[in-house]
Amino acid sequence: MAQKIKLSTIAEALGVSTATVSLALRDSPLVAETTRERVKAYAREIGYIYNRRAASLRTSRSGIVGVVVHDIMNPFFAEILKSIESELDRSKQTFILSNHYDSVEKQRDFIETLLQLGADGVIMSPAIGTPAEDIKLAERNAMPAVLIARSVDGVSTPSFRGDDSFGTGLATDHLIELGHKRIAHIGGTDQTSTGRDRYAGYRQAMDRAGLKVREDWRISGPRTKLAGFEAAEAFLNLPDRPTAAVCWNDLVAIGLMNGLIRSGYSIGEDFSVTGYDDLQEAAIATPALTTVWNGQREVGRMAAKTLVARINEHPTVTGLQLISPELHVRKSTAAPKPDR
Amino acid sequence: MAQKIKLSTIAEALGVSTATVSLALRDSPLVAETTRERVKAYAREIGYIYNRRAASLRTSRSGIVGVVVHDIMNPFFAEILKSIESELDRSKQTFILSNHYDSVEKQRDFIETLLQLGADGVIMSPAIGTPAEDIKLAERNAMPAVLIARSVDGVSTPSFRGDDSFGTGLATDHLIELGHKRIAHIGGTDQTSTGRDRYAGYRQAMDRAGLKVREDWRISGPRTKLAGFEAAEAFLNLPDRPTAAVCWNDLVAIGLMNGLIRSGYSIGEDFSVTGYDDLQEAAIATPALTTVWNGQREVGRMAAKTLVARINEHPTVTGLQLISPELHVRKSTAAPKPDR
DNA sequence: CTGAAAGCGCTTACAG
DNA sequence: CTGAAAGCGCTTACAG
Repeated sequence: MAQKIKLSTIAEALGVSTATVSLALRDSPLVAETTRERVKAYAREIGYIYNRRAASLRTSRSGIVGVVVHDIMNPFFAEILKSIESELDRSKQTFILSNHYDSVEKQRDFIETLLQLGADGVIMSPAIGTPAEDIKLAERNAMPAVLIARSVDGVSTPSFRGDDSFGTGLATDHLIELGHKRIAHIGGTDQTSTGRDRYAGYRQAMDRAGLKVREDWRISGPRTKLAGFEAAEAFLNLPDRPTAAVCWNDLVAIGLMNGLIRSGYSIGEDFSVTGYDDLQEAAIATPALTTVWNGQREVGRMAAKTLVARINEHPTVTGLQLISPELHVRKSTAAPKPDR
Repeated sequence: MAQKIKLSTIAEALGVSTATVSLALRDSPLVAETTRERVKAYAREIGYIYNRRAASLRTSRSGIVGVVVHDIMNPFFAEILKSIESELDRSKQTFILSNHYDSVEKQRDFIETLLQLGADGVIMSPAIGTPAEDIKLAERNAMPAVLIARSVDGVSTPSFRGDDSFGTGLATDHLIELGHKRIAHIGGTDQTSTGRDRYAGYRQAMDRAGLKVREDWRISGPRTKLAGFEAAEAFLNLPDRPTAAVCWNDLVAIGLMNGLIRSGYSIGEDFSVTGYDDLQEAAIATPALTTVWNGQREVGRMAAKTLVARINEHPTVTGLQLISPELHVRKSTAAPKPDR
């Protein structure tokens, strides 16, 4: 490696000051156009690389935004990330991604790392059990936060997510209208706000229709395709076997459908299944999945926009912002068999 | 926000020098244990945050590693990333992720960003058409690189991937042994080394068995579930309709199976389908997918280990390192119908 | 075992 | 329109 090239290398070669070089490279109108072009051309020629650490030490702006989610392998988050990415690209922010796998510990480490790197802000889907204090830690150190998909009690941080209880109600109502009376609820737990909201939406819809909500028709836990697949057996062994299942998300629904098909059942005919999120995959599953669109695109876009606004100290909304979900009816739901 | 807390804040409060504080915080044995403890306790108490930008400016080590892949939403990369993540965690490196979506331009921007941030190294699955020069740019600026999944001609950078032509041969041989004679090849292009290798493995296996390789039995392109789903129609319209399909990867295979099932066919019975990668999903697909294990875990682990070694200037392997794939037979393949 | 001082590579008032 | 100088917050020889 040759000698390190820095601002002063250019300054000396061109017989100007580093201040001029610095301004020229950033297209400052304070520098004469000819000088500016000369500097930029020479910088390009010798392969100058801007040292952001040095600049950021000086300006205390890093151009880095952190994003923490449960698991980027989850297509639900992946779809949100994509829209965050395209929004942040626009404002030239680099983003650092991390999974917390629902470990508050791991999440705190990441926040600490972002603080050390001088990140300008953070978008997070908080881990189960995140204390308000952890969010405040970021904000207190001049790193504004925005929450997605889940909320945290005790903070007024802007927070974007779908209206889960309403959405699950939509799916449940749909099954009830088709004539189902015994409807199970599969996946999720009471440990997250989302889990509580979705189950509440299901309960309320059942109540409204005067149908019995049975605790033993709830199979808690599954949130992945594999877990949904494995839940098929438990579902088939449920007392007074239900004719339909409201699933926590599309992954669980697709896994469950695969498991039921393996056991020789036909979805739509023998059982009806609904998902949640409307992932790209829902439409091409076999059978095509009836599900609730959860506005991933919107959530990502609005979260990123809001964070950028907060970073630039523009006023923004605060607190919970609900996106209204929509039911997308496909082939995985139908009227129950008449003989039951 | 209160006054910014820095090393000197602690030094003044405790009546020691910043040098001592700096050493104490990093557990240097040069500092007396009592002093060390006193410093650390006080730093914790007042909520001191280590400024990595300042440290890194001084030491020219950032603790950042970049990872660029085509698309993290692709479960194949997601599985590799997971193993990179757990390996990097061990050496306390923060990693920054970026998708290049096969844009050489976007990839170059990211390398430039990493250079500006003073990243210690980069792991990349190079975009289609990546010139050797782009890899050299990183290395010339003291940022060692390691390649995964794809290679780039003209560089000796360590490069980890599965033996694609051998693996595709395995899948093709399996179909031939089952008695298939008309076998299509679906997905991928000649623009990547992987694409060329996989198609070559298929060709060679067909040749060895004395079977005809027909260009019109190759459906190029699809690499996603959706594309595989859409390719079902093209497959069904192939001249002298094949009885089996060797697919580019599991996503294409699963999509294709869904498409064929939608058209009323039964996989295993009417057509045999093989995948590639052995994603977690392959085992729970319906029917369970016969596929080729591609060692994602291994690739990620070895790539990360090698990069860390290079960063620490330890000697490492160079050039292409092939991981040997294995055939996993499941339910999506069977003997062709006797009447054909 | 501890301290004083220089320097990493930028940007930002300030002066001219 | 341009330059000289200070300073962002660390770490690292060097001296004691």
